[in-house]
This record gives sequence, C-alpha cells and structure tokens, in this order.
Amino acid sequence: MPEIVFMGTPDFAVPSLKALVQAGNKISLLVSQPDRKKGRGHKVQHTPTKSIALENEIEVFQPETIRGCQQVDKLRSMNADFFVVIAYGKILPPEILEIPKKACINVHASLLPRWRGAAPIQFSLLHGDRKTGVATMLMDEGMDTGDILQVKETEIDPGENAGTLTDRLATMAADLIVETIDRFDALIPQKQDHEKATYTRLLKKKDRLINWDNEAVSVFNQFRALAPFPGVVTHFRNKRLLLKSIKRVDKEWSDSARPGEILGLAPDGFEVACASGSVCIELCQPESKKEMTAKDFINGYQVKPGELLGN
RNA sequence: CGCGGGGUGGAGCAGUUCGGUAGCUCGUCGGGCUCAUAACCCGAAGGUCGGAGGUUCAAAUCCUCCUCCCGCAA
Repeated sequence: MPEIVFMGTPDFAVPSLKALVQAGNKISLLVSQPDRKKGRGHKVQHTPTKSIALENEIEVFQPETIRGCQQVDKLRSMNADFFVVIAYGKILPPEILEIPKKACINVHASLLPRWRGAAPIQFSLLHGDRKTGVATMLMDEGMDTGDILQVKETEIDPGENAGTLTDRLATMAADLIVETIDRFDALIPQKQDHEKATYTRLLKKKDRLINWDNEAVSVFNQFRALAPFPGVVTHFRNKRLLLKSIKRVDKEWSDSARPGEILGLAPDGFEVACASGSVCIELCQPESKKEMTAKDFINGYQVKPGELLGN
C-alpha cells in the first residue's frame, strides 16, 4: 500500500482523509494549519482534519510556515509515495513538490481550468453555474495549473447553497482521490487549456453585504454562494440584519419601487425590490436576536411596506 | 480574561434615560359577519418582566453577583 502525507485543514478535506484511511492507505503524516483561537471567548480549537488524525493515531504536523529547512527535512524524512493536498491553505514551494516518490496530487473543487484558486465553490454559485465537479491533478508551481488526472462532474441544483454543495463535493472528492491513488500508474495526465482559465479570489467581509441595486438573480446567487456560512447581510433601521433564507420571486412589481424597498407581505415572507425583479425573505436575524421567520419579524418590528433595506 | 448586544403572556417586540395600574403586532379560545380572504367586527383567557440579593413607601426600570442566548472580530 502506498504511503501518503496528507495536507489539508478544513471540513472539506475530512471525507478525503477518512476515505484514504478506510481504503487501507498508510497515512504517515497529516499536515494542517496551526490551531487558531476561534469563536466567542477566543478558545483554541483543533482543525477539523487534526481531530480525525488524532482518532486514527496519525502524526500531526502544524507549522506556521511550510517554507523552512526543518519543515522540508521533516517532509522528506517521511519517505512518502504521495503528497495529497486538499484545501491546505498554503502555497507549496518547488522543493516540497519534488519530495514524494510518485507525485504531489491536489484535489480541487471545480471543473478546471474554470475557477482556479481559493473559493471555487462560492464562485460557481455566485455566477450561476449549472454544473461543477471535482478534479485531481499533478501539482506544479502555478495556482491550480497542473495536469489533470481525473475529473468527476455534477449538476448544481438551482436551490443548492454553498453548504450543501460543499458537502456533496467533499464526498465526491473523497471517492475520486481514493480512485486516483489506486489507479495512479494507469492514469495519463492531461494538460489544461490555459486559455480558458478563470480565477477566484478570497471572499472579503464586504462580499456579505447585499447590494439591492443588483438584479434579483444576482442577489439570489450571492445568497446561495454565502449560505449558510458566513451568510449575507443588509441593514434595517440602521441595524445589521442577517438574511438566512431567500427565495426567488418571478412576479413583476410596480415600477415605482426603489431597490431595497419592502414591497409587501407574501404568505411565507416579505418581498424586497432589486434593480429588476425581487426576492422574498423567508428567515432573517436582527442584531442580538435569534433567527426568526419573516412573519415574526414583521409583527415584532411593525414593518410597513415602503421601508428600505440597506443603507 | 478579545469587542459588543439581548432575556418582558404561546411567538416577535415596545416600555428601562427620568422608579408609581403590564403595552403593541400576532397566535389561541368563544361569538358575529362574508360567495370569499394572511379579510373584518366584538369578547375572553394567558405574564412572580431570565435568577438571587440590595436600595426604596414603591423596582421590568436604580446597584451588585449569577445564568442562558446572539452578533462582530480572529
């Protein structure tokens, strides 16, 4: 059985780590980002992959930086056949890519060369893609530019959000990486069409803020791309309002409405005007409060049609 | 010891600055009206104001401590 060094940090990497263990591969080392202070009160939490490694008695390595003589020596000393990299969170320098005896394999959650970079799942939803997938590739020095080993496609459901899609792709990734390792010697790497490449960027805080001047479909896609975490946000009466569930509305609204204006109450929520079309807010969460239904929000805050969301 | 905001009938909120009869929009129950409605009208039940102390003639409100919840930041 091949010996593998697994490099990955968040939940997305967990199914793959588990699957490789279950398939009988020897994971000789887990490399993940260091544990960080998280959440209210700043408690230190294990990274998701670290927890799995501890359960399986796999050695864990969490250097602040991967670039350093000690780190490289450590990785070299493992004498591994493969490095498997899934959402590790750091760029690997060439001297590390050369270490494994067979290959350095990366798993990426998009149909390359589309959506190279850090947030492929979010960007595919943000742009309303109908299909996506996972790919395994040989790593080179570029960002997700390596030769493709295997690809698995899937349709994106119109109502699907980042949470459900991430879970689904993480499971697909797990199946794929096991297969890629298993059949590695028979696989023929395919070059990517670099002309067709598109790139993602890291999402920033302001990407959570809804711009009601966008079209309804854009607002909806933004919601899908950021749900359930970190979620989209707007403002109501100068206070933060998280929007936890948004539905598309096909109906046209009167042309006198301004973007962000609350148009009226539907049986299951309240409609908000966008640049064109509108969306229906079903669940929201005002500052300091728990998530609530549109009905409770309207009743409690005495919301009247004509009020504006946003600043 | 990261920063901040909340806990008020079954739900969601106001009232707290400046102590003095428990309020609003709903829901529930009963009655009425309508071809009909998230419709409308009339009536009713339901709260030791998160907990414990303290100040006061009097505390949801002011002062301590405790507890549960939420957002931000990382």
